Amino acid sequence: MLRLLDTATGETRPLEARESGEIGLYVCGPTVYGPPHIGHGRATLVYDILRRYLEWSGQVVRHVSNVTDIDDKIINVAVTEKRSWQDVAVGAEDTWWDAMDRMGVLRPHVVPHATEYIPEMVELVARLVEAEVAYETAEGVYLSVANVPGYGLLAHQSLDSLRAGARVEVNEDKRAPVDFALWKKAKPDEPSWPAPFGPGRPGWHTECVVMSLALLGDGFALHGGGEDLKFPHHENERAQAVALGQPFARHWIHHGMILLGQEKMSKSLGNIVDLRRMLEVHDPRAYRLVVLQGHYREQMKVDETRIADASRTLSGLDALGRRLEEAARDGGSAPPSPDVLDGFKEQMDADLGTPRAVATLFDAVRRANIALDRRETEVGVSLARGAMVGFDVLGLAPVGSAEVSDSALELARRRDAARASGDYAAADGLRDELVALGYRVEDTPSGTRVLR
RNA sequence: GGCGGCGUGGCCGAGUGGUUUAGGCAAGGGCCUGCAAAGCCCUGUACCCGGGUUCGAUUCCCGGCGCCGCCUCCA
Repeated sequence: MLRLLDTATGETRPLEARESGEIGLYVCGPTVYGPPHIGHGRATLVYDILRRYLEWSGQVVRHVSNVTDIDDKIINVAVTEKRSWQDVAVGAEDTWWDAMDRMGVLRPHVVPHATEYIPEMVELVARLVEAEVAYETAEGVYLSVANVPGYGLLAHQSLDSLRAGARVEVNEDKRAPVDFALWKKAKPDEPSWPAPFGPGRPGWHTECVVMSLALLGDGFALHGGGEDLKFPHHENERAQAVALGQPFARHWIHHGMILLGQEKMSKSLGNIVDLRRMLEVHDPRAYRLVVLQGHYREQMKVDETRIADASRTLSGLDALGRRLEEAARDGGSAPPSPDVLDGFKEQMDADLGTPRAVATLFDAVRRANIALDRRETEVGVSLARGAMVGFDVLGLAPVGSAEVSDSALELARRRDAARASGDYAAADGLRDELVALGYRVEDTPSGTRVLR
């Protein structure tokens, strides 16, 4: 049973399915106005890993992750680039899924778009106004945070200390600086939807509360997102549900930010590493491994070296994959080692302890290689299979080598013949030719192995 | 100012009151190999500083120093 640290209470406790047996997981998705960066990559990988593990553990997961397709930032890009806001959103979303596919991230079961839920959002805002926790002004509708019991739960701060630290621009329109917009009335030429309080668009915090409750129902299991969304975004989502008396997420998790050098990577600092570029340069699994090697709640330093190191690690894993195939061909039939799987589960269940889980798996890799070196085939196969099951759950299944051309296979055959006849000069020449063609050459009991 | 986190061996990064004590990468030495590759083995006296608690602290407490994040859009 997976136990997770709940950032609302600070307790580590089991993630519980509801009566239906289903675990509702809501993760804040992208605002589609530009290409994704490696921080988005980490975020989606963390929840992808969580979901894969839950499903492998036999849980039924309903993974919902939204796309914010109407927002000030989208409008700004549209204006600057003289495109329609729809065009900006659709284009950026395509780019997003393309990158996610390349990372092997499973699509969420449901991907709601903000623009598909405007009537529901209008209704929620209207209910908040009716309940007198929200008020209308010339510019929009705001939630009066002071009227929400327990505001500050996620921030772990009292309302007073939040007030003291507020650095939001002074807005004469609002009653209090901490109040936030539920509905933004449209200015001329801005996209808008009709509402009783005047045409406009929803505030960001309203989107997520409406869509999560609409798709997962009151009291859904888990809400996740980046550390930077804890406050105010998640706090404000929660505030709306609380103000309406609706049970919201029962468990919250937040993942740590990416550090480049010594500081957080963020758009406002301009130190962005484009995810697509990174995926072009490295094995897409390498970044997933980097993410797994750090704990999800910790900040994580990322640089080229780390990703390249991870690529090397993976080539060792792939090598074991090849040995396993061969051993299986030679009759190795042992099932995955239960010890390895138990160790893996134990680590994963402890607040998604992927660094230790991965360590357990690599230890099994080493032991599998030892056993195979010693020709203890069944032991080796069992350990190797155990490791592979774990890596597969984490989305790191070994990849087969790329196509090897017929001419390369011919060179390999000639090399084997040369070696058999003791003509090592010829054999080494043939190996050099293969290397020059971009292949790697390994000797195995069954002859030359050629791979890309 | 408020809140939270971090400081571990060449690098990254887990973890723990003591004993065998991650894991990955890199380096040096070795085994294997016709030579390589792949694989395996060994090596490097790791826990920011100062106090305290303790039979014993890297791990707990207190105080420093340094760094990061949130309190504004942000994964």
